[in-house]
Amino acid sequence: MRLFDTMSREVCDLQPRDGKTYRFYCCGPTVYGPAHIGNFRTFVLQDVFRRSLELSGLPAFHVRNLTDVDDKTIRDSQASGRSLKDFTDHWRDRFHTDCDKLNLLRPHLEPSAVEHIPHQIAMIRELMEKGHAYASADGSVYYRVASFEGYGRLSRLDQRELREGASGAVADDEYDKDSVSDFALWKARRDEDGANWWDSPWGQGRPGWHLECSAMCREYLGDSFDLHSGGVDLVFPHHENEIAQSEACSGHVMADHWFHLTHLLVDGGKMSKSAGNFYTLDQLETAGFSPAELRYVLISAHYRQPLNFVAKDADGKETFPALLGARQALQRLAKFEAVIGAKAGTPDMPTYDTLLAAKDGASFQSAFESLENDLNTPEALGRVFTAIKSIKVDTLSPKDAARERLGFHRVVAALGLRLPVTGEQAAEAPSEIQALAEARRDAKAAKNWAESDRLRNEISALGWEVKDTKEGYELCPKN
RNA sequence: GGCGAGGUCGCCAAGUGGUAAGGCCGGGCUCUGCAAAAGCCCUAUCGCGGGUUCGAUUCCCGCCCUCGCCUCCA
Repeated sequence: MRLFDTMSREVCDLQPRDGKTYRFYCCGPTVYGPAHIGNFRTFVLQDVFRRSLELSGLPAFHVRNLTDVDDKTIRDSQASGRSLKDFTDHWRDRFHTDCDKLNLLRPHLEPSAVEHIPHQIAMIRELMEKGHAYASADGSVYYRVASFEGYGRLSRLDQRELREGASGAVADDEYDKDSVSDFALWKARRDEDGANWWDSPWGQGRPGWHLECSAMCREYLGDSFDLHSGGVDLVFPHHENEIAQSEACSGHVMADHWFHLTHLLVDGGKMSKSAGNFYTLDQLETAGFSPAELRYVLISAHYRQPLNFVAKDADGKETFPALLGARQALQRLAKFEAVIGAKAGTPDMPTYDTLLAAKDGASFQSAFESLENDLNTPEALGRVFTAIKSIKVDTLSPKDAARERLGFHRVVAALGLRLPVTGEQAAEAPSEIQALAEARRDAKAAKNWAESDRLRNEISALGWEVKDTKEGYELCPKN
């Protein structure tokens, strides 16, 4: 498996430090509201990454944190009149529900920031002892950026001039720092924090955001691990600060590889509530789309490429052409499965564990290799369709069909696509609809075309579509 | 202003120093009572201007445009 590394700016081979298991950390969500589809682009691609690793034969150990104590969770929990725990538990559960729908494998560990405050305090103490941090008069503690020689390597800070306040967000909660670059490790208690404060050697307060990841990485992955991942926006300052904290403490390289995901664009621009282009999984489901369709759209572009999620058509109407296209593409995949499955004569879908043991990609080997080569999901999809087109199922022996089918499922599993059910597998139509369909078949057999067309219209009016097939007919709910 | 990413068919999106995968949409054909389904087929010279080269969309230079980040946003 090869992947682009933000630190070296090169595509590198991935080698586990311990020679056995690839151990990596992903910055998880801040649980103060529903995650949006941009967040899920990141999590879905990280999931494809993990699946590709595992299916290529390298076991993974995946840690992804939950940020459940920070300015926003504290502010919004107070506003809703709930305790921080009640509030973040609720949004954590919602996140899990969305992840399950999107077919994301659960991380092996999902540590919560608020449950690791002692670890964070210990780390602050160590940073102070080593001269990398200082307490201010009000009881906050800051990291002295000037004390860490390597600061800025990841984001190439040495080559840039930071324009103060260029992001438009002037921090209102920074107290007295020695330098504008210094960042908070511990924030002194404020009145508006309510009950959300913890004791520390520097007084009551709460931990800074950057520190939680450093502390949890250290706890669960040690001083050095294989890979660290997050959205591009985290390169600076979040990951830069994590490196400064962790490496100043341990004296070792924090992560061998940095994996960053480019942002999703919606209708050509950044998603924002004010622009009305802010979408959650829930909203898309309400609009009639499946999580699998969203997932397909999210993997349809390379992870280092901006992906434009088209929601509105040329007239500005919210028709989600991208999701509609994904629906068709998934249908084609599902139909291939139905045909090859029938030929192979094994009705059961291969399980993920079965696929982990499968090494033979058959006609789909090159598609899988696209994933191993810097996680090229769009190329993989292209090759899957090319392979499907080239395979003449009719000419295959059941044994060869089974082999091709396994190769197909191996790639589909790496992409994490849940195929829609087709034909006979679809939900049974109500008996009255079936009766109408039977009647239509009889009318057709009698060449009573007027009656058969009338029955088709009647079925259609009831929300079902009848399609003739070689064997007879098929009923599908109309979308 | 700095740093980074990007401009490829109507839309989405790969890729390559030798004349451009795939998906959606559209069109044609076969099949079909009609339709659907299925199958087959068709549609781009790669932002603009230079340069290097036998040859560039692919390398170099300049320009235009888009997007992201620039201290707590995936």
